[in-house]
Amino acid sequence: MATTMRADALRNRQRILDAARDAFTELGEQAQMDDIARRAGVGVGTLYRHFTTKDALVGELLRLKLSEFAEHVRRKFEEESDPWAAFEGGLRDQAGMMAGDAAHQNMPFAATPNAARIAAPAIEELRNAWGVVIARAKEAGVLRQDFEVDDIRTMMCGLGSMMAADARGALSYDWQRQLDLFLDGVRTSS
Amino acid sequence: MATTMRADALRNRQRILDAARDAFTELGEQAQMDDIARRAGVGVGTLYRHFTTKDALVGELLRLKLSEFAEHVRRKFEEESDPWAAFEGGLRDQAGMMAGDAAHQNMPFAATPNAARIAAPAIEELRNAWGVVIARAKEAGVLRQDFEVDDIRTMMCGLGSMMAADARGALSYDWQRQLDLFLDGVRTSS
Amino acid sequence: MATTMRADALRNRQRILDAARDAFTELGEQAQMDDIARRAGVGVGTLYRHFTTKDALVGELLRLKLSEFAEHVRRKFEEESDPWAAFEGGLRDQAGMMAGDAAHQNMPFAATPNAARIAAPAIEELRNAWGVVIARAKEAGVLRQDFEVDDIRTMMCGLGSMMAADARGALSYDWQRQLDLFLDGVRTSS
Amino acid sequence: MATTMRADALRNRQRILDAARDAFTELGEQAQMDDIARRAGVGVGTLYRHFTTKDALVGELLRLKLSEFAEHVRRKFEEESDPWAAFEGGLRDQAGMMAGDAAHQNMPFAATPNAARIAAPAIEELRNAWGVVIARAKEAGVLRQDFEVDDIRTMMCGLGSMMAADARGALSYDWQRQLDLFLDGVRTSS
DNA sequence: CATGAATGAGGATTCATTCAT
DNA sequence: GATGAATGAATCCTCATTCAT
Repeated sequence: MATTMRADALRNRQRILDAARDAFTELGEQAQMDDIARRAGVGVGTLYRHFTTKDALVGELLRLKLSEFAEHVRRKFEEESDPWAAFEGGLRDQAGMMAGDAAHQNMPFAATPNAARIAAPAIEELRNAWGVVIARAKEAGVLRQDFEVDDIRTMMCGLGSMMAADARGALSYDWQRQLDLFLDGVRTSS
Repeated sequence: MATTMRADALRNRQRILDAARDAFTELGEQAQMDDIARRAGVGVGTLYRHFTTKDALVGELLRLKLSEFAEHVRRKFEEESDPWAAFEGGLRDQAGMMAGDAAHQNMPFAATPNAARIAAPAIEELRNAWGVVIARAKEAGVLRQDFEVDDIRTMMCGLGSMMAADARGALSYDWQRQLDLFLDGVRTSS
Repeated sequence: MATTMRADALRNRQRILDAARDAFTELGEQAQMDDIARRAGVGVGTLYRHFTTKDALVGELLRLKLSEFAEHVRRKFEEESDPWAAFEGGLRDQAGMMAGDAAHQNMPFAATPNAARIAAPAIEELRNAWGVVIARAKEAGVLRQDFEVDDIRTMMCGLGSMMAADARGALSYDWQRQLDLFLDGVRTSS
Repeated sequence: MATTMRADALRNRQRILDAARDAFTELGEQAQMDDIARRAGVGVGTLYRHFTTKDALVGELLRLKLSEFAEHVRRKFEEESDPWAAFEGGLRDQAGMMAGDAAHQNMPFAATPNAARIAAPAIEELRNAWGVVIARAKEAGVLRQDFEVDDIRTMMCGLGSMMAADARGALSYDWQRQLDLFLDGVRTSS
């Protein structure tokens, strides 16, 4: 019964998140709260009931996406027994997912301190997931011994901006090739 | 008389550009036109006489910076006879210069089409300068044969976003290390 | 069955009134309907079932408080045989009660016409109660012959505003002293 | 020349202050910035150029009015040699001025801490002006020896609320009579 | 009847740009 | 030409009230 109510609210929440993703993709970080509400088919008030702040909305969007990333990385680790394949595949998959989500590409910029705080747990979750993959790859001797989890985070920051800039159309940036070079730079010939 | 005026105007123009660089560096992209005018010691009206739009000002700033980059690369090519040293050094120098210029860091994705148009000639100039350095490095066999000028442009886009994100303070990004990895990825053991 | 419901409804009504009093006391006039509902442990809908408007709620609060005041005055008249003591004591008691009730302090000028209408009967009740006290004091020759019931109402308006302003904290207002001066101004040396 | 510009800006500033006074008088503290700007015949931006905040505008309004009050009190002191007449007359004049300025009547309520800070110097100025009048009246033995400057401020707070409430029309309050009673309470039969 | 999610008209404030002096 | 005052569309957020469940 309470579940029914919840269902409605949940549907709206989902709609808002979807709309926000779309809006940020199309309009960049200047997407307005009113826009998002309109796209979601709800009033601004509803939007603010679910997310107290624009910050909070952005933060939640990040949190969800990063958590999704972590889940993928963990699965990759389990399903792919080859250490390097898991590492490379995970990275390529994650980049591929980012490529389809402009909202997330701008994360490091759109994210205010507050949004960052909200997304923080998911960032940790993702770091942990990668930590396992990286450890195995190092042990197998296929990854630089000095490689660190944050190298991935940093690379992703760069890839995201390339994707975003590319999408803007003014100039074209080949992020896929950049990723190839990165992989070449960190792989160790066993 | 006209000469006197022009001299005056030129001095103002220079002041404005300097002020704008400072303002963008300190305040990021939210530096306001009023801020810039105040720092330059002129009225906003004067600022708008020189640059019809904020866009135009940003574009000009980029153009100048990129041209400066090109000049550095050309000099490096001449002064540094070691092919790899010229390549690596040029890249590190350029990144270092970017690190101190917030306006430029955001260029590839913050810049509007209009600003990009203004900066376009300098982009070409820079590409050409790098073309020479790259060609020599390839000939010397110290750089991957498939390396292209645009690989630099793309990497710079990424580095810039790392610097900008790092400056925001929410999360820290180690762009220097990222550059190291990149260099390892493209160098060829002669 | 209907009785059970009514009992329930009555209990809710009471809870709401109590909660509203608390909320207005703590938060001043900016207490929100949601605040009140939460404190009362009911949904906003329920709140609106009992009081069609925020106005109406405020009005009812005033009505109750004024009625309470009237009751006190009547009791004072009966219990305190000294004419001046009843007058002075009644006034001081009433002021003391107001001091603890922010909602009531703002009544005379914050209250909308609608709230005033609702509270009107209690205002009359209070006027009547004071009428008796005043008449006896005049007869005893301890109160100015030209004193009128409305002088109390007016003074209370002033005292309320002093209390409210004092609570705001920007400046401090000593309403107790003001009341002393008032009493000195209306007392007659028998 | 610069004076000419100034003249224009000053005229706007004055218009804004006048409009604000009117707006606050008609609509109470909820008068909106847009309203005020429209009444003044300027854009909101202009309004904000002159007063950084609604607070600041209210504060300035208070400061001006209080300063005007102080000037009157000082003049009264000089022109009226009779100690009691200067005291009583000053009080009645000041109340009369308040009666014509609803914006000021609500001062203690509309004034946020910030506005209070802005008006603070004028409050002091007014206190000083009254201090002189009061001292002379006490010396002359026509005013209670324990009378204090703040007694006036407090009384004025009350009077203002009476005027405001009266103007609202819901109930009528006779502030003039209240002032009479106050004067009777503080006068000493020499 | 109760609930609390949804609504949306405001309301204060910002800032690129224009224009009178 | 220079100045900086004026402009006002745009933007985030609030809160009394309504309505689906």
